[in-house]
Amino acid sequence: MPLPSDEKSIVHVVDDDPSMREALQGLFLSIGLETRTYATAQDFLDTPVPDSPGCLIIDIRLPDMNGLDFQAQLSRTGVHLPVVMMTGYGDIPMSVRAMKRGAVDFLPKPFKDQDMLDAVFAAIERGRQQRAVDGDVSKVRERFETLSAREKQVMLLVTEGKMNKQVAGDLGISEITAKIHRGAAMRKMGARTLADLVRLADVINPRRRP
Amino acid sequence: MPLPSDEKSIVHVVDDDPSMREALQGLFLSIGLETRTYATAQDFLDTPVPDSPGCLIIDIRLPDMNGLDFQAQLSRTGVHLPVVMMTGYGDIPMSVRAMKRGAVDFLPKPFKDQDMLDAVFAAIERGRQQRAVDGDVSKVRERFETLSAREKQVMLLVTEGKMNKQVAGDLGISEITAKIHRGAAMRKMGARTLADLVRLADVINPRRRP
DNA sequence: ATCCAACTCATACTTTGATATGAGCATGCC
DNA sequence: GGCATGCTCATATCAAAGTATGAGTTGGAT
Repeated sequence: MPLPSDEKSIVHVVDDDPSMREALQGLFLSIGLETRTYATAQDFLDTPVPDSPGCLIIDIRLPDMNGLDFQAQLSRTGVHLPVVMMTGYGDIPMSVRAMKRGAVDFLPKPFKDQDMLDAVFAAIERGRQQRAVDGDVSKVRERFETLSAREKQVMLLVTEGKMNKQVAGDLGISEITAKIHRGAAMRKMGARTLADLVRLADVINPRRRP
Repeated sequence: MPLPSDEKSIVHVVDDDPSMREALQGLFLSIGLETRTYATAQDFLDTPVPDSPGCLIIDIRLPDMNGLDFQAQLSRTGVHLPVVMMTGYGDIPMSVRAMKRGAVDFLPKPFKDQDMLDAVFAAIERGRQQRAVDGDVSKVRERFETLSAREKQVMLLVTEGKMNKQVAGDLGISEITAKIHRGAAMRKMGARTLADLVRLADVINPRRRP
């Protein structure tokens, strides 16, 4: 497992205009941000994206695909990079649609370098936080997967607030066995106390409303 | 305490153009939505807003205040109605700024009636859900406030995962006393089990990260 | 002065939790 | 066959939780 901490952020630029690609690449490189450019949406989708932090700069108008559709497709494809949209001919409804779909920013061309940099910084920061959360959730899930089927059942019932006796009754096993599974679940989940286990369970099984 | 369930939603329209106010009022009334209109931001701020669900339609350009500043001021004033922005002369950066600040939608004038209705429905729905969450949180907080100072301390320590013995040590009291406060906290919070209490505590004291 | 709520503690008892030790049985893998 | 894993259960022990009863102190409000 690679160290996720001090990874370099990568800025991905998707624009069919070569001069814009070069300009942005120069801008980002000037502040030490690794940059990769793509001429089309398909170009980006065909290129394996390393699982590293960063963001995605998309021109709304692409040769092969609408920028908004592209944005929508990314989530489905499993790419969760924060998106900064830019366009030379967009209108307000288009920008609103992009923002509704979660874009970090929407810049009309031409834009000031500083505006783009601000947008990229905001995007990278948003991604960084999202990655931190996702990472925590993943770790908990991984641990949960190391539990046996019974241990999972017992853990979920216990964190519902049921006593060992009730858990045993629900599962049709003896209280002693339930205790053993409970102990194993605590150990495997790294939960020192029941309160910890409850919070871990809520990461896996989020409660809708209190 | 009033019943919060089936309250009527109220649409608040802030626009200095009388014909627009009338048109929108007519549109909303035609589908049975109670509507109130205001000519200026100050007019709205001076009028007591009942704590009922609904939304706020704001023209960006108001005589006394910029719509964006108005939007920003609302949160500070304690008004948390979802906002739909509209404008006759806005540009993309303005719409993006509004969306970043949490606007539900941003409609350029002229707009189709149906677009406005869609926006209002979305806004009301968002507000409804937010109100539900806020209501739940408030209820928990209210209950928590019925606890005595000691009971609060004990509850927080217990939900950190500490045993009664540790709680007693931390607070410099006997374990028996800690148990009494613990029991009182459980009863007053309506927590049947420790798992319940942990989740209630997390509503009051949200954990940053697992 | 009186009253009340909060806080404190003790004793006693019951229930539950946590853990260790030992063991039987089924499944699947090498 | 041998072996590991998971699931099951019993007995036993100790720690902790939960509850009930009774009682003393303090500080603030009436």
